Amino acid sequence: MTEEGISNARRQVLSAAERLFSERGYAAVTMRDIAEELGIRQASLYYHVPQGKEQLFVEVIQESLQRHRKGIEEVLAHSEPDLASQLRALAFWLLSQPPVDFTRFLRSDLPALEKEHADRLLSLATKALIAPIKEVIVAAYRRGEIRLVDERVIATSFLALIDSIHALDNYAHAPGDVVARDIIDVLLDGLRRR
Amino acid sequence: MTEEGISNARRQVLSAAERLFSERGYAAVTMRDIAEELGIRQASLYYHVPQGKEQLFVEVIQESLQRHRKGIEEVLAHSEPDLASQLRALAFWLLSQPPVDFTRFLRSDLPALEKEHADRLLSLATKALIAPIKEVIVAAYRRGEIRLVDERVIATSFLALIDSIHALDNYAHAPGDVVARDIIDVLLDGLRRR
DNA sequence: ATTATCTATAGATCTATAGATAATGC
DNA sequence: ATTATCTATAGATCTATAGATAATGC
Repeated sequence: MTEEGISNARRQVLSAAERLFSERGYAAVTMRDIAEELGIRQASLYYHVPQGKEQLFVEVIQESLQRHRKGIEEVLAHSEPDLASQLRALAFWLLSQPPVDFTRFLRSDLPALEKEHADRLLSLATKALIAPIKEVIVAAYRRGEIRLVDERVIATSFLALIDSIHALDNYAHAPGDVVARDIIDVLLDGLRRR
Repeated sequence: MTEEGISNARRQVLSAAERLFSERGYAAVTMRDIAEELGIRQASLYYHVPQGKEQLFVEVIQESLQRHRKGIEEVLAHSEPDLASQLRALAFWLLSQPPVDFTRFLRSDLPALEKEHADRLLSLATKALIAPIKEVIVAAYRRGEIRLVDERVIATSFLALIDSIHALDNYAHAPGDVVARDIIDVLLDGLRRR
């Protein structure tokens, strides 16, 4: 064994926590909610997560961001080297995961944490999510595919758009990947008729 | 007097509540936070808002949505009748107001409320925010300005983009309206070079 | 008299800890 | 012996109510 006691039960705690945190955000989820999701008592959670709620959140987000970093690397490595394909690959990946809700993460979740935790998660989120999207944008510009834009703005916008698809999906008719394709088309060629 | 006892102090309670709710969302704001913002004791709030926290939130959001409905109507009435001008007018208005954070609103705030409240607010938000943006899109399509798109998707996307600008603004260099203009340009003409 | 605050506190909920108990794996 | 739960509960925090008190406006 290499990974030191990451028991199955602990995995399930992290997984349930991630589902709930992703859905409602840090403040709106109680330890009791997570326990109920697993069919155990609230106090029993502390066997698996002795460090408590904030640390649980930090751990869940860290894992999630690691997964995103790898997943994004992966799908980009297998996609065609043009912006349209790469954005579609990014959207495909992001839609396969629990919503990030980056705006809420920045504005609601992070401010509720201890500063060091907030700083570390923000930095990780930037590395795992914003940076790779930026790179895709910058590379496309260097290839002459697109005009000059602020890559940070576009990267953040792209994330926000995917999150809105996630939110839409609960109410919408069309499946997420179809909507994503349409939005990427708009992003690339614009709404204007020509 | 017509409006029946909407005292100045009560106004300030609603205003402080709106600031905080807009910033952190329903669950992350306590009555104590709101009171502290006003320099009074938590219990004193209940003189102005005897119906409690949920009702306060509902009232704040209702007022905010009313204001949006009127404000949007206003700015659209004074803008040129082309999509670019109208989207810029919408962005200008939305950036002048506290962030809506529509995704968080749908996914975190509404589920915490009693069903009737959630239903009413969702319906109001649709009327006040989504519907007018949809109309602008549909009108532009009818004028032949843009190609055929799902107006609901575009409307929700546009809101998400503005919210991301709001979130960006805390970290960014460029002021919101400049970013908005750039994003609208992308929305209209796309990233692609041509 | 009305308006706007205050203190004190009940009651609910939430995080977290302590210690008991059952099940599992040698 | 270790692992994973449980009950019970302390202590903090939160919403909300009751009743006292001060300031303001007739």
